[in-house]
Amino acid sequence: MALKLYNTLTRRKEEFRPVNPPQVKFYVCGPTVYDYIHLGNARVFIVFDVIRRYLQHRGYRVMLVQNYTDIDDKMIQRAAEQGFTVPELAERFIDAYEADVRALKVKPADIQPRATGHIPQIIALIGRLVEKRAAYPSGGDVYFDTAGYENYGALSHQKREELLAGARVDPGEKKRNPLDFVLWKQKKPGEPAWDSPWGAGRPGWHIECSAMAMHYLSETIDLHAGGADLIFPHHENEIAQSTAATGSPFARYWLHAGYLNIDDAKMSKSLGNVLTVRELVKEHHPLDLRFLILSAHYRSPLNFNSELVEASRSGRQRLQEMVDNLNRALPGAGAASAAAESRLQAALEQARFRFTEAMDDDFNTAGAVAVLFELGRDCNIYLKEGYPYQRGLLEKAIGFYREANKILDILEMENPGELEHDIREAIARREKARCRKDWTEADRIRDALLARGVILEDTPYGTRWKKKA
RNA sequence: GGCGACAUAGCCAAGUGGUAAGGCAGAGGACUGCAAAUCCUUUACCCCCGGUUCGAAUCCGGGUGUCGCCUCCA
Repeated sequence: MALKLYNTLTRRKEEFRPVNPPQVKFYVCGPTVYDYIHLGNARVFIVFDVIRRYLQHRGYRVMLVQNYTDIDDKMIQRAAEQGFTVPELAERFIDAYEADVRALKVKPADIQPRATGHIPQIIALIGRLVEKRAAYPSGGDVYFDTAGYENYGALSHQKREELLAGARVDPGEKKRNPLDFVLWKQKKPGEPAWDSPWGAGRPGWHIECSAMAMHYLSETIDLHAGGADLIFPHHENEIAQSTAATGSPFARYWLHAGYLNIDDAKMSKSLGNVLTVRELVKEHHPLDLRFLILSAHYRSPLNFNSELVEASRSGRQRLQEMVDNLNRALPGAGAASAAAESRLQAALEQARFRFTEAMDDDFNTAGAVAVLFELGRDCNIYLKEGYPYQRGLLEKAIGFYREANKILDILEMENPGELEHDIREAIARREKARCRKDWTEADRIRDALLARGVILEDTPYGTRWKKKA
């Protein structure tokens, strides 16, 4: 079965064919580190984290590069406002980024280069463009000449004239053409700057990604990804400058994550509805946020509000408890019997197939999650009716969830562990009370344990406990 | 104005032309000392109007509505 993915460039689902299988060269546009990341940023990183993991699961050797934009107008402005130097600001928010994203179970990229660490590569790339007359110096700046690049607009599917109609023309611009974009920006007093053949200055926004992608991956990479709002101008410009420099296609597949809205409104400073991950994880379990994000398709717009997280919490809880119960059943399970023929056995095979089928279809995580629930029902039935359990069957079921969770990472797969000694004793005391039908005492103990965060559930095979979520 | 996406139950959300996955919430039932959990049952003129087809949520045309991009933005 083939893996298909939607390519923004062609607007089609295409079969995934990397340049050099099993290698996959993957570049994701990372954060500008001037502030804490918000949930919209988080969606992008979560979604591409899952895509990366799925590619690995499919046997690809993925090399993931994700940059930090640590120099640009916003960085300079914010640093000035807060009385930091630009590098200090970057340091601070790179740390914050790493902590936030770790909470959301996003694995770090293989390489996380910073723009300021790659000024020579950036200057060299600009040099190539100037040499080829694809770019021109103008009054201390260097601009990319969009008029000389034929396919400008290919990614955003806009014609040059159409883009031109909406382009802003500032008086005093040093551009030849309103669509031209800056590759190198002349230093203004007090700004951080590096020496270059065109004078002191700093890189423009788009050029860093091209330079670093080429430096760490290759001139033609397999996957390039980011949020949907990067399609124009950022990715369009990356394509133009990279292709103009190398003559080779820059990326085979362009992947873009959909927007995340808050209460059906776009997240924006002016509406005051920007939700940072930092704040959200104080109120919600990070895995509930991750689960919510993965329960929609990555290209669809996704709405966010607290009711939706609540619904996700309930759903995820159901899966979590089911998996915990599988784990708890394991120690008491009997040896594998030969005749493992059961409904669960068949359901497991179905689930494996359907999970892959969903993920192969442009990373349909919503479909994949549905498979987890469907199998979950069968597992619950088995836990209820399959006693005494067969070890092999339980192991297979746990194995499936473990594998799926290596990709989605929405559940805690570790064994729930043991309770403190005194709590175990309390549970035993309650059992005795229940045997002599002393319901008052039994309920008293149950309430006391609840106050300590332990919930008890009585089943036909004994009392089960879980920690309060 | 140009370009584009989307419209599926109370809510969220899959869906590859062949009588509509899954989740949340609700209702009823089973189990239970009570609870919790779990299981069973239950809820859809797939935005509207045409067309193609034996057959359309799915394809085509036309509406309507929502959102996005065209400007820094994940």
